Amino acid sequence: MRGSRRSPSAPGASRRGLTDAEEAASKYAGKRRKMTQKTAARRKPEKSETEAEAVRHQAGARRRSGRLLLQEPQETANASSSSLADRKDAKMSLQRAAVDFEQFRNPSNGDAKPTSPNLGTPSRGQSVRTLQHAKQEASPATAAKSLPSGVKREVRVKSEFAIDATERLAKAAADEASSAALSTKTEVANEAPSESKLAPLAACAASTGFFLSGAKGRRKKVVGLRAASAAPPRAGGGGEPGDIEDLSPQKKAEKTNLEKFAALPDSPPPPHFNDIWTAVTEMRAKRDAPVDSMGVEAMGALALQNGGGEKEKRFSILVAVMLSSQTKDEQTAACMQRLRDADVLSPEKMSRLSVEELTQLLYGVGFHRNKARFLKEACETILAKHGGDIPPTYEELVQLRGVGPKMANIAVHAGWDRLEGIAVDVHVHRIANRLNWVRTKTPIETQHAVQRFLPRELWAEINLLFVGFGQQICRPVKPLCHECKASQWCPVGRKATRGAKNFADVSVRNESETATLAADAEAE
DNA sequence: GGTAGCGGGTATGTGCTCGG
DNA sequence: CCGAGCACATACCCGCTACC
Repeated sequence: MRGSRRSPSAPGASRRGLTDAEEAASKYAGKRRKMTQKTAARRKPEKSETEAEAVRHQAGARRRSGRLLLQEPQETANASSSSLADRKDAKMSLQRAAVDFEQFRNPSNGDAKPTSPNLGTPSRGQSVRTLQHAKQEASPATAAKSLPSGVKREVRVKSEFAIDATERLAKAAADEASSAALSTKTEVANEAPSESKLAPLAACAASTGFFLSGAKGRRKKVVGLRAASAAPPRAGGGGEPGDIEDLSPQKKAEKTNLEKFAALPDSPPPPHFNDIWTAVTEMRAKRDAPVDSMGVEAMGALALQNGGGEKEKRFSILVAVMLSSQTKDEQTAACMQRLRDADVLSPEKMSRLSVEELTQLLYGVGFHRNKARFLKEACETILAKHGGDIPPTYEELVQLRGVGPKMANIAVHAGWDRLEGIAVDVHVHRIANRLNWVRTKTPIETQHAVQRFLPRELWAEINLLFVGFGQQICRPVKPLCHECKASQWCPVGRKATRGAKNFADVSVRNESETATLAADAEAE
């Protein structure tokens, strides 16, 4: 499905040589593009709430009254070669193939039984599968082979999320400490990764009988939105772990949840991992990047220097991390100084400011208006639910508006000295992909792909290491490959140092380079 | 000087799946 | 058939910088 959007289907391009599935997929992609353009056109003017509601209502009515009306004329003309049913079938086969890709990749596991072992107990990242589906499915290998070549990579990516819930349950059950650890998440966070990752799953399974999942289809109704689903402070003993409503996947929770990655197997480190890590560490030895002196950790340290306690340090860290997105470290540091000068760096004082006052203080950082709103909201939440201290867990931090996965991971580590995951920002995401360590679209995918091979003792280091490296050498545009000590193991660096004229020549990752590197590593 | 692009998160709209 | 909910794409927010 998603792969279809990537199929090389430039408008007007010849369709010759495409398989039926590819053609159907590319037409579907075209339709999506056109419809999103329509959406954009409709979205241009500002709408009042009632107008927006009316649009939604009409949209619903259109859907109910028949989807074929939405087809573009060109598509209708081509209906003989790609009927709606064809597209549906193609899409369904892609989805089924994606779900079973884990078994395709590891055919020895489970003796090539493609059917899900837990029909009726959907897990995160796994589509709801019926007996009918199970019967329909051919072997995973066959399913994958039947895919258009252009979408195979997409299936590979999707498979990273396809997690066998039974396997996770078995692991969780084997780990006796995990469910006890859930109620005091603080205690488990520094222990083995499997434990901290599985604890929420185990508890959820124990209390509900199944994993609440990202499964498609109808599901237990979610009660309330953000406020209703905000997890109670577990460290304080509040709330009931595993309550289905508490864990209900609102949009953001889905985007930020760790569970769908929980049971991904470890993978071997990429070729020359140790060489690259050592080289980057050497290049960062001076610790003279902006992030070193003005990053979030530095803001926390400054709070302590100024006579604050741990609580003040943590609040400074949260504020700094919320301000830091889309903002240079210099600007973040300057803004933090303004907040210090105004003596509002505590939840009590900051919550007493109006949004307008806060907006003025934040002027200079990106999106200062939004951030002012989010900060005020965060302060109120902190005071109301967390006793004036920042939330202690990843799950609770990402409940705060304006706090995403990266920020939550940084805040948990810098503020509470615990590791729940590596913090992947744009630098880590870019560099990991540039080195071909991962092939991912989003930072959260990168986070979990990297965690699969990165030794846990390095989790704390990678963010600061790579952010500084990305600021100084491995820059987004025009990376300084000639100054990089790791360029010999980097596809981009190798090409650049071989005489490419500019970054544009090397910005497209080279498959053969990767293959060469992998072969080199194997030869060793 | 104008413009394109970057960056992280939120909000919204759409087609679609699936259970009741 | 309907509605809940999912996956996905995209607009938007804003300041800054690089490039033409």
